Amino acid sequence: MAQIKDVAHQAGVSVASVSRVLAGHAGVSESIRQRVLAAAQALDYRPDLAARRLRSRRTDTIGLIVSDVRNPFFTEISRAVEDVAYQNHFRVILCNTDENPEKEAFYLDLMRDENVTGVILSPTLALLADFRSADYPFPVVLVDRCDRDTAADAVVLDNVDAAYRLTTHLIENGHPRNVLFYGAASATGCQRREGYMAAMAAHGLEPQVEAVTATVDHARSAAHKFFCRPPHPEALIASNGLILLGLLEALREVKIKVPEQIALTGFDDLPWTRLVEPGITVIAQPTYDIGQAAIELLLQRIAQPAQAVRRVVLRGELRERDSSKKRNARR
Amino acid sequence: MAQIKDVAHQAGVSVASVSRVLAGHAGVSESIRQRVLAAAQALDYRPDLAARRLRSRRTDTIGLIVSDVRNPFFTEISRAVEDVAYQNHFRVILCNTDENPEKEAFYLDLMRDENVTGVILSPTLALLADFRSADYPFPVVLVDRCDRDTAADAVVLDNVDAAYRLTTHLIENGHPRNVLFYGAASATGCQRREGYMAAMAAHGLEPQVEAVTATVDHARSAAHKFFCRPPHPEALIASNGLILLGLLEALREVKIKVPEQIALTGFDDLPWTRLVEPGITVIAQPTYDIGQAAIELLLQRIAQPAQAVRRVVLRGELRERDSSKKRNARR
DNA sequence: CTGTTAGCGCCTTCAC
DNA sequence: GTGAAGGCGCTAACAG
Repeated sequence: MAQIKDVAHQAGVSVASVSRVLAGHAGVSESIRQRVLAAAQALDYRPDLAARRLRSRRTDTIGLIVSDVRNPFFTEISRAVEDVAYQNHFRVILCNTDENPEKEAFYLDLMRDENVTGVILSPTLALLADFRSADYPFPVVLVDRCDRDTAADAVVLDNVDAAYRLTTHLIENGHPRNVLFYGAASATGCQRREGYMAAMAAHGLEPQVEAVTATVDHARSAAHKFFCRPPHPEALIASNGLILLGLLEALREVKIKVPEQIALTGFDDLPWTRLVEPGITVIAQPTYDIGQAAIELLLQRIAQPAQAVRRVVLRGELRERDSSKKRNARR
Repeated sequence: MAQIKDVAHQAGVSVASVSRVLAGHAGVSESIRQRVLAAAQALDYRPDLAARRLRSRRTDTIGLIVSDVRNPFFTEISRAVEDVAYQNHFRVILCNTDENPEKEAFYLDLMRDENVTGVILSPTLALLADFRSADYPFPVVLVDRCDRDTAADAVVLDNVDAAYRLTTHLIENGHPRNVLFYGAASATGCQRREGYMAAMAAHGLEPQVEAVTATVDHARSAAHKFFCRPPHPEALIASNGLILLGLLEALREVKIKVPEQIALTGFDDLPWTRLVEPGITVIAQPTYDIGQAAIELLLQRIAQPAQAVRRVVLRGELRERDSSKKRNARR
């Protein structure tokens, strides 16, 4: 493995000049520049990143901490972050917390040990409660989850509003007695609950919510139990794609028909939501955009550490399908 | 940020002793060990990984190179690899090639620059053609894709056999005129094609295959075109989950009914395959297991660089559902 | 504009 | 059993 002094020797210059040329610093004569480039190429020189990182005190590494990449929402975020990061010569370290604050703390410690340049984080509810970027030795951009008053860069959906619109859509389509199944362990779930409550209140309706763990299995079994004690509501809302899937599976198990007996709606426009019969009405999140916005925000913050805290709010889009078809009031 | 000399000073010992204690080396007096541990704790000392990596020449980092994490198959692999890697104090760098040999080469170069401890790779067809682990400065474990004669550790499904079983299932259920849509850009797709051909030949039937790019969009439009020129076959097989989804979307577009007019089957037991009506018959891959086996194989190889090349073959499981329901010969 | 040199923080011989 | 000292390969002052 050739190293910098070999290149210097081959080009007949000092290591400093090699370093300068390779770092793209201005103020090097064209003649030296050419000789260094030629020598580096001839020797197939690759700078030792460990040495560079030790000396320069920068790692060009970004941490991405989410609950679970297997959640399609985070899968897409992850892909977007990686695309943009690599384009900018950064590496990405991906970590899954499973909504477990201990794992989260472990990975945040790891980020410190790695001396990462920045972190994109989807925090647990516990961590978000009194989260401040300033508590960390690296810039942090929150993604998907953020409170109104959180002092940190963030990229989120307009959760309250989107849930309000989705709930209103149900009400206007003749489903006033509806129930929200929401992921109580995340800020996002809570905000969607808020939007739901507001929409119900605006129409003078009685809200009903079921807090669940945001996994397919838990949502399914919670819904299964729920349907064992009638009366059944006229419509369901799921606060994310995993819960939505769990609800649908439960409805199939107990043989309640959508949309004849119950309407079904939720968040996340996953492929299957338009393949099942009937298609499911959802709020589509611009997931790739969210991830892209997050990494871009982080790169800006890295370049300008002192810039004002920013929040990017993206709008969810209501996609009406047959699972919430209009209906006259029953009973 | 406290460093090793601070700990040494605080403990009243030399940096060498601190290093020894923290590395868990034997032959340090209990008294020093205690003082060092106390000092490290008191100062919240974290070893600088960049310095350690430069000095030790090991990065404890693993590269994971796949075509696209958004393919649920690779999402799950990724999660498995990360779980096991972190448990063993390794980091993971994830890269997406999009089946593009140039990106693949770029990321493999990056792995070299990063001086990774090992790589888990799902190679493009082009790279696999004459792939040899020995050509790389780090151990490589192939995942999902591998030829019969490839000289490299690998973890794969029993592709030929699984396709054979799936095809036979169709034939025995009264669907002799079936067509395979396969991802021609991957070894996996080609091997599943092989199993398909073998099963058709064994029954004296005429095979028919359509090579597609393994994305939902391309599979959909290819299938759409396909259905514009009758006669239609009695059954379809998709060589992976993305293609399967594309086929189903196309069938919906042209209003061909499953299973009445055509049977539909494929690989990958994704959540939606049992939610659509009818449920889709598939070969389920033990995806998490595949990822887990790959990282474990890599860790073994790292520990024992000279051990014999290993191949782990996992069995796909046929899950029969209504999309391939038994039928009497038509016409 | 170019070269010399002093570390970045740690591990690991080597003496004691 | 313990400490002193020399690098790992590179970058960034500082001279010239």
